[in-house]
Amino acid sequence: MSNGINAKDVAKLAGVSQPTVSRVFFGGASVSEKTRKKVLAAAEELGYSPNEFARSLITNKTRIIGLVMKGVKNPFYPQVLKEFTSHFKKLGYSILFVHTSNDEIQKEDVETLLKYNVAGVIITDATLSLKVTEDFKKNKIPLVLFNRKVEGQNFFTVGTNNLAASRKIAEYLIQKGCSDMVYISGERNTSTSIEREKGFSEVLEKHQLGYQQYDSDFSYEGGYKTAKKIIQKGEIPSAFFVANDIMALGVLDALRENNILVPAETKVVGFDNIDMAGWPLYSLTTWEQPISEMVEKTVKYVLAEIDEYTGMTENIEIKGQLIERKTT
Amino acid sequence: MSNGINAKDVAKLAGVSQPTVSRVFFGGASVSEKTRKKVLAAAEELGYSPNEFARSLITNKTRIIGLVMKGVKNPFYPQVLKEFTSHFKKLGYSILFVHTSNDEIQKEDVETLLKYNVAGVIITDATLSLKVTEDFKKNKIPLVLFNRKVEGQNFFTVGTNNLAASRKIAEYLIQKGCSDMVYISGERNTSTSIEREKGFSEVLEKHQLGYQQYDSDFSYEGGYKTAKKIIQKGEIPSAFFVANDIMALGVLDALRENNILVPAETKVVGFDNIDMAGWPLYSLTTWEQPISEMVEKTVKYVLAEIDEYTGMTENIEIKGQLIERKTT
DNA sequence: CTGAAAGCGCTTACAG
DNA sequence: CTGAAAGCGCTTACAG
Repeated sequence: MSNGINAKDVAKLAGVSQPTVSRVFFGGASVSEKTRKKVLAAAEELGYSPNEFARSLITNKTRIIGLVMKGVKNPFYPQVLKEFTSHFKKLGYSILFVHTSNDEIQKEDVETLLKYNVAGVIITDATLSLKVTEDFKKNKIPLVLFNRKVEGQNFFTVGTNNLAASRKIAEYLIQKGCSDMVYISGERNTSTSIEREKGFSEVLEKHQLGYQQYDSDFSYEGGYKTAKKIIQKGEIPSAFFVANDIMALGVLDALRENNILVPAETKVVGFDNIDMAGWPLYSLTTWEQPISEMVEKTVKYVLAEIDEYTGMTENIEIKGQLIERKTT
Repeated sequence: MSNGINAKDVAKLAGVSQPTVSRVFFGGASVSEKTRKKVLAAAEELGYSPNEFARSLITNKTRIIGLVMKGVKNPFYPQVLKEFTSHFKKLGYSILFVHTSNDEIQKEDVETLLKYNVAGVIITDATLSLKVTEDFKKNKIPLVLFNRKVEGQNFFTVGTNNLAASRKIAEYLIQKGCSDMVYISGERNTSTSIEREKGFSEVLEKHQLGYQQYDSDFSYEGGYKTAKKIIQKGEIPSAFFVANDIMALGVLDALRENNILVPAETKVVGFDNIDMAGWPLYSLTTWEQPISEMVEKTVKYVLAEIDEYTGMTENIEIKGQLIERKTT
C-alpha cells in the first residue's frame, strides 16, 4: 500500500461504508453527488489512494504495460521507450521495462510479464516463439510487435512500410546516377532487414541492375567493419543503402577515414532518422520512421484490446518519408 | 494471476493443504523434503506460480524497482538502464521505468512509485524535493541518486569522484601546455556540472590560470551551439573541458565545421566515456564513468536496505579514469 | 512439520 | 443509491 491508510479509514471519516468508498474510486458505479463529495474530501484529508495490488487481485487486471527492448544502443529505441512511457503515463499506465539480449524473447522474460499480469505487451525489436505467443493469448494479453514481423505468423505489428520505403530509396539512388550499389543488412533474419532488401532489390532488378549484399548487425561497429571490408577490397560502390542509421554512421566514418568523399565518390542512405543522422558532420540522407505516429497506433490498439480483447491481428504500416541530406 | 491455477489447485493435486503449498513457495518455513517434492511436482504439472499481487497485498512488499530517468537522449543513460535491468533481473526484481521531463521529479511520478509500492527507487539524472524524500522515508523505501547529489541534503548517492576527476583533467591539460581554457557546463544547478567545474577551477587557480565558463544543457545541440558561439567571437581557447561527452561531440563537430584542428589548434576533453567517444572519427579524450561498478554499488545498497531498512546515507564515489584519445 | 483460521484491501453481486 | 457479505490468492500466527 502506498501508505498506512485504506478504504475503511476513509469510510469511517466520511461516515459511509467501505464499499461506497470503493465505488467512488473505481468508477462506473452510481454514487450520489453528496456522498461522492464527502468521500473525496475524507480521502483527500487522509491522503488515500486505492491499493493497486488488492485491486489487481480482484479484477485480475493491471495498469502495467510490459515493454520489451533489445537494442538500447541504437538511439532509435530509447526514443521509442520514452514516447511509450509518456503516452501511457497520460493514460494512467506504467511501464515494466524488460531488457532481452536475444532476438527471440526468453522464457524468463515472459514469466515476468505474466507474473505481473501486464495489461499489454509491446516488443520493440525482438520476436517470440509460437508457444510464448499462446501464453499471452491464453491470458488475453494484447501483444504488439513494434518494428518487427514474423514470417508466417499473425501478430499485430506496427512498423514502417519498408517495401515502399526501400523502393523509393532505390529509385532515388538510380535517379542520382548510381548503378553498382551495396546493401548492408542488420541481423539477417529480421523482418526489417529482409523487407528493406526486398524493395530495394525489386527496383534494381527492374532496372537490370545488380547489387552486393553484406550481412551486418544493426550496430555502429557492424556498419564500420563492413564498410572497411568493402573498402579494402578496393571496390567502392556508387552507393550504400544501409538497413539502419546507426550502421550507416559507421559506414560514413569508415569512408571518411579512407578519404572517400561522400557524396562525390559514393553515396550513403540510412533508415530511421535518428537524431544523429541530422548532426551536421554526418548529415545522413535517410528514411524517417515517424516514431510518434507509430507509438500512437500501437497505444490505440493496446487500449482497445484491453477494453475488449479480440486477439485481432493486423500489420500497420506507416509511410514515413525520405529525408534528403548531404550524403547523397 | 499468471494463469487460471492457484495454490489451492496445487494443494489438492499434491494432497496437502493450501498453506503448505504457500510454505514451499515462499521459503523460510520448514517443510519436509517429501512434502516439498510432492508440492513442486504438482506445481510443475499444473504450471503454477504464486500470484504476485496476493503476495504483495499480504507482505506489503514487492519485487519491483522504480527507475527514474530523464536524459534518454544521452547514450550514457540507456546503458545505465540496461545494466540495472540485467542486474536486478538476476536477483528476481523487475524494473518499473519512469520517465521524467524535469530536473526534479514530479508528484505524479512519485505517486506511481508509491502506488506500486516499489522495493526501491533509483533516480539516475534528476533530483527530488524534501517533501518527496519524506514520502519515501515514511514508507521505508530505499532511494539512490545515481550520478546526482543535492546540496545540503543527505541522500545515498552513487557517482564518480568528480572533484578528483576534474582536477586530474585540469592538470593533464596544463601539462599539455594549455593555458586559456573553457569549461562548458550542463544544466547549471546539477551537482555533476558544479563539481566538475570546481575541481577544474581549483587546479587552474593554483596555477594562476583563469578560464571562461559557459552554460549549456548536457545535450549535443547545446555543446554544438555553445562552441559555435565561442568560435564566432574568434576566441579559440587552447582547450575545452566539457561536462559530458555528448556535449563534447557537439563541440567537436562545431570545431570541425569551422576547420579548427583538434588537437593541433585546440583540445577537447569530455566526461562519461560513452561508446561514441570511442568512435574513430571522434576519438574523444574523456573521463570514464565505470557504469558497471556504479551499478553494482547501487544494487548492493538497495538490496541491503530492502533486507533491513536503515535509511542510511552515504556518498559513494567511484574513481574512474582518464581515457586518452586523439582530441588532446 | 502441517492444518484450520484469520486477514491483507479491495470489488462486486445481492438486497433493500 | 447504499450496506452487509462473499471472495480474490495469498501469508502467517496459532495449535497440535
